[in-house]
Amino acid sequence: MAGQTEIVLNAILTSIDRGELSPGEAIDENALIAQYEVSRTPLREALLRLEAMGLVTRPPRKGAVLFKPSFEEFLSILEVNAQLEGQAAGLAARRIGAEDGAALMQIVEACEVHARDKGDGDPNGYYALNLAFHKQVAEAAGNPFLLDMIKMNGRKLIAYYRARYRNPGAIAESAREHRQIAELILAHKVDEARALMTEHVLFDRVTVTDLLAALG
Amino acid sequence: MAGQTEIVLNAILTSIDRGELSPGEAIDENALIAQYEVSRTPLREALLRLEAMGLVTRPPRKGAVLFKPSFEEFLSILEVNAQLEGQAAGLAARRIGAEDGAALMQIVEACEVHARDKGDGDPNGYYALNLAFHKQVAEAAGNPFLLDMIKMNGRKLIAYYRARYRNPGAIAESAREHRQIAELILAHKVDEARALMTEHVLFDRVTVTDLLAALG
DNA sequence: GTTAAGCAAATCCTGCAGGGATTTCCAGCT
DNA sequence: AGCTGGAAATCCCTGCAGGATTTGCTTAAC
Repeated sequence: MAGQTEIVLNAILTSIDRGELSPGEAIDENALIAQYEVSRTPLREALLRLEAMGLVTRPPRKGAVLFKPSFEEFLSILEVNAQLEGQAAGLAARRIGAEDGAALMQIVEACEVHARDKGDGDPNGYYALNLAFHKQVAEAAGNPFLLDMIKMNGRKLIAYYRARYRNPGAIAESAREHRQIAELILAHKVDEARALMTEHVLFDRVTVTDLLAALG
Repeated sequence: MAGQTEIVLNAILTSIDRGELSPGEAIDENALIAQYEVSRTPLREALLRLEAMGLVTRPPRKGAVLFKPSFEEFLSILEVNAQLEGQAAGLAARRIGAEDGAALMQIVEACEVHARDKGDGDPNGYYALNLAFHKQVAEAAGNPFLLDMIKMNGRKLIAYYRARYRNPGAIAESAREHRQIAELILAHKVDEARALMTEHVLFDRVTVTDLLAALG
């Protein structure tokens, strides 16, 4: 289990999740080799796996860079991701039980507290709560495969989702929508939960353009 | 482009697509090494990529075997896949143009001809048409990312979808539904196209049990 | 005498390292 | 502007080491 490949792989994945790597950023192979004291082979394998996941692109003779979507790619991924998140919310509305429901409401309240106490400050802190909310919904859907897909696709856009919360008012609106979605789920309103979640995750084209420009 | 890794990778992928490999079947590494005259590294990399795609599992010290879903995994993947196919049909109903529409109807008619002329015979021949139908719908959706996901997920269940057409009457019913879906798409009836496609792809639990048992 | 169990040894699998070769890109020169 | 030479990156190969599984032999018990 302590394979060299997985050490590097997990290191890169958590770097992505923490926002320490930005789209288009080059991955310094030699630095990673030195840092984790691994050879080129496991590093190469880790990068190949990341490429297979679509998180890394490897332009010929240019080294590995973090996946950075074009405008069309962004819209394509977003369209699918919104659908999957919506499906998760719909399934959660069918299947959620008492424990998952309680956990979900707890996260919703934490979101609200954060929005009330800190306003637009600490967007990264709020983003962690946001991730927890979506993860909890996906888990309540009771479909581990769906959970994986959402996690993988989410990683491709994570930097942009994160950047979104730097917009004034975005945190408060997100927290409001989280509560609405959670209440629909707990009320077992399948279609409404799905629709609202889809809308919640979707950006309009203008916002996409803004985000792409911001992370230039 | 003529990388050794990709040669092996594509060979395995087309073997899967052609139904020459069945779920749970072991992949003989040495045979592939001998067959394609490659070394262990490119083969290993090809298998790692297949594993990252979820098409291959590699139990410790057991070699590589083709992914074989448990009952729950099957249902999970199917649930997501049906959703994605439905989304593709819905998007196609929004976006389809003249050429894609003509191509789609041509495939639909080919399906009907096959069903009329050969009945329940030549299920593999019909399955190729079925693949073409779904591919055409996914392309008409105008979302290349969605197309990729459908293709990838479809591969995980391809052996089971293929086996389904060995049931008497399945081909005729499939051809009928293809026409209905195509007509809804051409009529731009988004929600109905999506709903019917989702239903078309879904199996009920009994069928799933049958298929899993059939492919032992 | 036969069978089963336990231990030891060997073989096979797998992951890692580092080197060699080929291809590509860039720069300098004609 | 085109060509040639060099440098660098990537891809592939093969050797090695660690570990697990299997096999075979021995011994003991029934």
